[in-house]
Amino acid sequence: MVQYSKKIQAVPEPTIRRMPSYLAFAEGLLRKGQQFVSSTQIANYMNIDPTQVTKDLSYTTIVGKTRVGYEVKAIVDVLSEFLGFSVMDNAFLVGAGSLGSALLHDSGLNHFGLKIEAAFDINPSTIGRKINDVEVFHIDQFRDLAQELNVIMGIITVPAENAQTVADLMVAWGIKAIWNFTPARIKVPDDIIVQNTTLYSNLAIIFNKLHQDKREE
Amino acid sequence: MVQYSKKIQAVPEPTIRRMPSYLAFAEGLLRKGQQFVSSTQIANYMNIDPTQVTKDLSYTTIVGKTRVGYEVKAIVDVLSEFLGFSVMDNAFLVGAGSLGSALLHDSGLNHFGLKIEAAFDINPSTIGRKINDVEVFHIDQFRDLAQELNVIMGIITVPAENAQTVADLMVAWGIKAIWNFTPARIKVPDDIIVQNTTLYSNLAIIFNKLHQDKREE
DNA sequence: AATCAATAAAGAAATTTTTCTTTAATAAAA
DNA sequence: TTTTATTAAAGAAAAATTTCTTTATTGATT
Ligand SMILES: NC(=O)c1ccc[n+]([C@@H]2O[C@H](COP(=O)([O-])OP(=O)(O)OC[C@H]3O[C@@H](n4cnc5c(N)ncnc54)[C@H](O)[C@@H]3O)[C@@H](O)[C@H]2O)c1
Ligand SMILES: NC(=O)c1ccc[n+]([C@@H]2O[C@H](COP(=O)([O-])OP(=O)(O)OC[C@H]3O[C@@H](n4cnc5c(N)ncnc54)[C@H](O)[C@@H]3O)[C@@H](O)[C@H]2O)c1
Repeated sequence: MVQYSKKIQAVPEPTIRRMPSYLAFAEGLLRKGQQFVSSTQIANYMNIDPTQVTKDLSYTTIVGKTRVGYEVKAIVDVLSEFLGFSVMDNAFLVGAGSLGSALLHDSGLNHFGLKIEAAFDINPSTIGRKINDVEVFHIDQFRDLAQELNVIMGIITVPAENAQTVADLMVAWGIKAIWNFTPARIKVPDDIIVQNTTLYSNLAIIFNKLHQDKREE
Repeated sequence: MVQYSKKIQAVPEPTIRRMPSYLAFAEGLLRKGQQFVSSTQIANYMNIDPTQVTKDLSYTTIVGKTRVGYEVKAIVDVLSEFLGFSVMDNAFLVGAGSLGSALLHDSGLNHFGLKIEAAFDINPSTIGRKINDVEVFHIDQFRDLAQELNVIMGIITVPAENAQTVADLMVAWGIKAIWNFTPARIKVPDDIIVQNTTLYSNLAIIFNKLHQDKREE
């Protein structure tokens, strides 16, 4: 099959997954006043191979100094830029329940470039409330607001059975990416980016390792 | 290097990550009364290749019927057993803040075999409260309770800077696995299982795809 | 009854990701 | 000043994972 779309310097997904941790580690070192950090140190913190760190960083413009390591400040600056954390993107959150509220409270999202502009729900008792300064609107107001604000991402934290309905709404209102926290898989047009974040995968991995250990005894 | 520890029929981690979604899908079909499901259907739902589904399921005892597919009931039964979701494991949660409370409210954990027996905090205003029927104790009471109840997993949802302290406690009290929701990486003995669940990795992936799209235009 | 089409299963091939190896640089120690 | 040890970087090799190919089965269609 002929591939027409030029794949521009694709960075491996595992690499991108690790990068936010490198960044967080470097930010900590910066606060402590450390000027340089070696791949060995980072690898030790992450519990991975040092060459993995070097490879990962080689996808960016960061260059290290032999026998010294990488400049901490450079890692922080380049990585936040590289990961898109240094420009603020706007999002809407639909489903201001337990998980939705937790996300609204999480300052980490703000720190890493995501601003939740507004939340939506259908439950009259939540509508009108403010959660960590973010107002909760009725879902029907979604459209009007999306036009005013430059919102590119929709966060879904409704019960799984309503995920598709909400996704359809989001697509209709012109959102470019959807962050789906429900275990349900949603169907959207090809040009919409979907990121599923399912806790239960992690649970499965823990159980698997636990039981494997048991079997080895 | 000589490898002494026998690796028994290691199931690929990506496979285990996908399995909870297969299970959830099958559970939905079961509720709707559907008796058989093909790899094509599952793959379509998951947005992956059908042979991937077949491969994944081949790690279990499930066998499909040509031209028919897999028995939905069998997928549900075998997969929940295989993933360790059908026996209840006990956990403690430390840090009953925004995220901690959300997890305490999440019935999905219960459904997939994890029972949070108790929560711990240091904030006097949360201690003594009950969140979704789970009592919040002072962290100092951790030890006494761990002995009484058969708790194998510790869930960390405190601020990142306190993650290591909490992890050390958990190890001291004999916990076997730690589910770490903070961005900090913790250091524990080799025989302790650690699962890091960091939201910001997912955020990085979304941003990367968004910006890649922008560059391709 | 014969043909067709959809599917599971197994293995091969391709791709992706990680780990290993080599080289060169350079700070620290002798 | 010379040696040693540590490190980044680049490329090769290995390992893991996904996708492709082939085969056999069997329900549905003709
Ligand atoms: N709570 C957790 O820690 C947790 C963890 C992992 C995954 N999840 C998943 O996140 C999702 C939400 O979980 P939760 O615990 O926050 O549930 P929840 O019931 O606390 O919150 C869901 C919210 O969505 C609102 N809602 C329902 N339908 C809606 C619609 N059509 N439009 C707008 N709002 C709507 C409800 O009014 C409610 O406020 C679930 O799919 C769950 O599996 C939750
Ligand atoms: N809120 C979210 O949606 C979210 C999302 C992703 C990751 N996280 C991470 O989860 C962690 C917790 O976030 P949060 O938003 O729930 O914070 P939070 O401040 O709401 O809750 C933290 C809780 O931990 C308690 N605590 C602090 N030190 C403690 C200690 N030593 N022992 C016991 N309890 C202690 C606090 O009293 C508080 O109740 C953070 O690392 C955060 O980055 C949160």
